[in-house]
Amino acid sequence: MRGAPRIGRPMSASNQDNATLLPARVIDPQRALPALEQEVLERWRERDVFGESLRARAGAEPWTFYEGPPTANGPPGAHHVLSRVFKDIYPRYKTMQGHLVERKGGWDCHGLPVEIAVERELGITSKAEIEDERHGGIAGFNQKCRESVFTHVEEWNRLTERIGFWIDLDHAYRTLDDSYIESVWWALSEMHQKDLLYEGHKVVPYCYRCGTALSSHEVALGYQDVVDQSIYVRLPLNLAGQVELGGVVFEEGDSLLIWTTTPWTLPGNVAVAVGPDIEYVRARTGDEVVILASARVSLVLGDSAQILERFRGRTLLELSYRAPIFALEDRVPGGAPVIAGDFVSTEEGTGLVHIAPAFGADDFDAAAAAGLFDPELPQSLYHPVKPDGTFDHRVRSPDGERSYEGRKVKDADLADELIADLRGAGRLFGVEPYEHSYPHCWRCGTPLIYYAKASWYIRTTAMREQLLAANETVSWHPGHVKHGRFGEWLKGNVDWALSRERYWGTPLPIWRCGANHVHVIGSFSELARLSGVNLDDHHRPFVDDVEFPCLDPDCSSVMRRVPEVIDVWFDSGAMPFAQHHALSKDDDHFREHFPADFICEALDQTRGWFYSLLAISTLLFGQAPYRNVVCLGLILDGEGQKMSKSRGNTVAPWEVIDSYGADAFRWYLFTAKAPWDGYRFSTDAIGEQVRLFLKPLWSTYYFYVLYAFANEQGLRGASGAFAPSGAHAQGHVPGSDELDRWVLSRTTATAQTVIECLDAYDATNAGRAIGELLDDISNWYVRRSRRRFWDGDLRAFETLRSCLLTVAKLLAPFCPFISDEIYDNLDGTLASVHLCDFPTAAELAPRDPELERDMAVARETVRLGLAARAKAKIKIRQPLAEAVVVAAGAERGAIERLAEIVRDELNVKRVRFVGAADELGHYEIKPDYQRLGPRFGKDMPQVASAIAALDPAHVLAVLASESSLGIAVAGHDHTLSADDLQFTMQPPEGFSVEREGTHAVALDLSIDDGLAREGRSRDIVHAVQNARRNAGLAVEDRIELSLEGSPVLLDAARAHQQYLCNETLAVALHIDGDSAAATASDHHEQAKIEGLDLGISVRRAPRAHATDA
RNA sequence: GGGCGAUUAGCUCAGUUGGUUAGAGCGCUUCUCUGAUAAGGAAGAGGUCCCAGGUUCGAAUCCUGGAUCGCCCA
Repeated sequence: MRGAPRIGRPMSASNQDNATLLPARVIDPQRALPALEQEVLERWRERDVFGESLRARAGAEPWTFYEGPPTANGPPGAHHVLSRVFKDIYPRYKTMQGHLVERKGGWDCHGLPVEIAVERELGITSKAEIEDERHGGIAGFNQKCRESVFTHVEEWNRLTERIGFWIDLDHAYRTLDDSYIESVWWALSEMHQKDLLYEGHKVVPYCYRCGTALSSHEVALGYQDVVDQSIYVRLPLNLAGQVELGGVVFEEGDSLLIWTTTPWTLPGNVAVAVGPDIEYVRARTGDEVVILASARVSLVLGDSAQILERFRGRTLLELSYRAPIFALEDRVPGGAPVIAGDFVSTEEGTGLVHIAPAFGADDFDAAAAAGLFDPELPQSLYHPVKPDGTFDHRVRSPDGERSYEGRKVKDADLADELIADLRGAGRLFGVEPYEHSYPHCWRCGTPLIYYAKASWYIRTTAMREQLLAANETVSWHPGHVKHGRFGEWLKGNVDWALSRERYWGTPLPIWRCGANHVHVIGSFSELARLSGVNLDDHHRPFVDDVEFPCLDPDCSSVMRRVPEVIDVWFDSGAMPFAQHHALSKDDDHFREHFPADFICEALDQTRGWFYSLLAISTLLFGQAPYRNVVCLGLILDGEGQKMSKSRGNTVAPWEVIDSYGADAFRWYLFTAKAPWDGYRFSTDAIGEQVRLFLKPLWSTYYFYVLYAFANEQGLRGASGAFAPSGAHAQGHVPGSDELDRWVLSRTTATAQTVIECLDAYDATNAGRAIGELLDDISNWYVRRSRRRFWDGDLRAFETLRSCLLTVAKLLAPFCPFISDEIYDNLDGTLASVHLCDFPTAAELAPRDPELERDMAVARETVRLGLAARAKAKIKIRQPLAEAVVVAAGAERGAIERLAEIVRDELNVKRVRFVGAADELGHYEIKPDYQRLGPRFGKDMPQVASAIAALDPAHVLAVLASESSLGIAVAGHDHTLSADDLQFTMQPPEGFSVEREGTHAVALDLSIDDGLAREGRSRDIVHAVQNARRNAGLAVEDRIELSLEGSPVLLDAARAHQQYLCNETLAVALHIDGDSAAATASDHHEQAKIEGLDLGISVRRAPRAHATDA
């Protein structure tokens, strides 16, 4: 592993000076974050921060990211923001950790969605119209596609920049570029050389009017309820006399009974399928014998049928029936077989399924499995329907007299005619209407047919084991994808149907001659050499015209390109090498960036990009193309509904960004939940993140900046230090040393957690850890330390600045804008936080786990104390004499160590400890199930009751002296230690006590005159502070203060005059009577304290007073 | 029809190798604190941990079946 170089200028000596404690600029506490982000963006552009972040890591160990290319023919939505911010966070993190993370953008340009958009734009709906030269033909159409595919690229680029997704869009790969196409051709020729390409058939949903196959998604768009005629057809057994099979006698004249809703498929019939384990019967009905599943007898034949024999379906597998059903010019009458089909059910029909492999996927697979044709030999499949949906010349009526050539298979008339023919031939057993949901073309409404089409395949099944092995090397997030969805998919792998009979795509580089010799072109130069033609654009239609003589020396035919283009998934799956225009696996660029360390897409890509990448790389290079994959879930609306335009529940990303900003959007996506289970998303949810995280972060940062400038001279280290409340109290605030070490330790701990989580691709918990740290800094460290900032305690400034800067760096990959603002203002040594090294635990302040634990206990104690106050309804401003804390062992040590913090936070004069329970309540003892459960197992209930029977006081006494305790359970003696038991405080009646777990806090509620006066003085300070704020004074302004009103309050003010002046920055205090100043005041207001009146007048004092206050 | 995932407070989500009192935030009510914070703190209310079986001394957690939702495939 090569070492990561440090970036940019080394830290200057002055950086360690107090001078740099001063931020570069004052900030607005109410700053609008979206506007701030615009400024940061401007700064990134000016300083070329993204470019700099790459240059600074030149020569460092690369960490490779692959961009799964989106299509820019539609506007970006919220789900694109999701994937783009997750694509951003890990590269940023790895860059800061010292890696070179080049991020090449990409655009997926080809495909049917683009064609459909253009068709819509042109107002056309069929292939004939696309090819019509009067409209510009394929060349014109593809030109339109080329333009359409970048319709929204401007908005994509704008959004990409605005959300802080750092990716190189200037050098993005585009799947439509000739260089890209050439690499794809290379890949296909490599596969051909490995004998992994072949032409076969695939049964697809097909619209013969449009001449196109439909994807499953398109099929789902067009279901309609229709009534078709379903028919029962008898197929006489092909035998003379009788035959006995497995003890069952079949006789000449017996018929298999089949059922179908698509009479037009009968000319394609080649077999009948049965379920081998399903029970069938020979049954007499009327004067004939038919064979069908026993479960269907009463429904199909009625109750009068007489069952002659029962047997399993496998018995039938040795029979054949008379075929073909319709006369077929190229077929001589004979027998067709009964075969096995695991899809056969007895839910409907007869339990015997007519098999037409050209017209059904199940039929196709079952017939191929039975060896009735060779799926790799197209001509072996019996397929009497032409691409325009008409029968070919072979199909005739059963008597052979009339031809059905040219008849559309889904015409209603045709069905009637076919049925009439079957009746005439004595084969029709019955007809009944059948209502069902049937797919129609979503574009033109024509009923779809399932139709075998010739298609080129990649023989991925030949590499199944390698694919599975490659998957083993991948780390999936979430982990269940690996052996779940993706692993299952790989196990059930079928050959990849590669070709599409479309226009806007990478042309299939397969040339074939009339004698069926095949050549796959691997480069443009090869094509030029063979054909003498140099193309500028290798798309259709130009490439379609390129011909060359067959390469087979014994063949004199001309080779022409097969007409298809390739599946766009192959395009994107080829990106590891095609993005670099690699034409060899030795290409340097490719080798340096293969495999990817990280890719990230939505979960629906398991069958899409995740698969196409893996398949292509495994077939070509024998290894997985990625090491870590993050799968993202879907974005749902607030009601849990999928977002879609038709529902009208989409949230436009700009709406969110304009009102809350990109950092807020990002933070929400990173921390709201594990990203792979989907989001219930609303703009309100993002606003909440601003209030809960970004706003407090900004406030904490503002606090620092505010006080830094309020102590400007002190922080500059200049003489004549500004000391508002008297002497510098630096380091004199009790407990401050521990508080500093605590917050630094927490910061280091958080850095460790963040690193651990990000290394595991768990941004969620990494982000949440930062959120908790911020809460600790803001609501404990700063709250406890306000006085020190006011006093200009440099160590407090150093501590807080250090924490904020570490937070900024930890946060940089998450919220790149606000983190850069904080860094730039508080440090700014480098041009951006994104050029910094990511914090490491080693370079941060050392952890003090014991202190972290102790502080947690102290805070818990404070929480209990505050609850006790609340219960007694005594406000915090009222000092109390004593807090009595019950705690033992480590907890007591913790609270004693931090007693000053506890005392101050609870506003009591003393903290007293008691170890025994008798003063505050009593203990209950319970077993520690987690420890004792495994030890005692079945006896656990007896142990529990034995422990419950013990006297807690006695147990405590014994444990205090002997450290272990004996009990008898089921006649055996056992020894328990203190750790095996849990002691729970039970509070007594009549005390103001709060308890939790093993400790409790009680407050002495008696308030004497002194405490009461002190409480009032704090109320007065509070009232004066409000007056200051109402008067619009700055925090550091000195005032002249006049008080008048209730003697009780004025008495308290006199008693705590110095305190009052210090707290309110009063350089002069006038109490009642001598209030000449009141008339000259800037501001006057009336306050009420304990129901008593207090008049407050404040006046800004001349600055000169400040220094000699 | 198959595969995978989800289901915990009104809402959004945590919940470690099973451990007996299932948590947080938001929202609501009441109180409180505040020389940064539209912030913070405390209390109250709010739960058949989707349902039913099973394993276990003990199940939100493990197993089986089912329901609902979602994705992928057929």
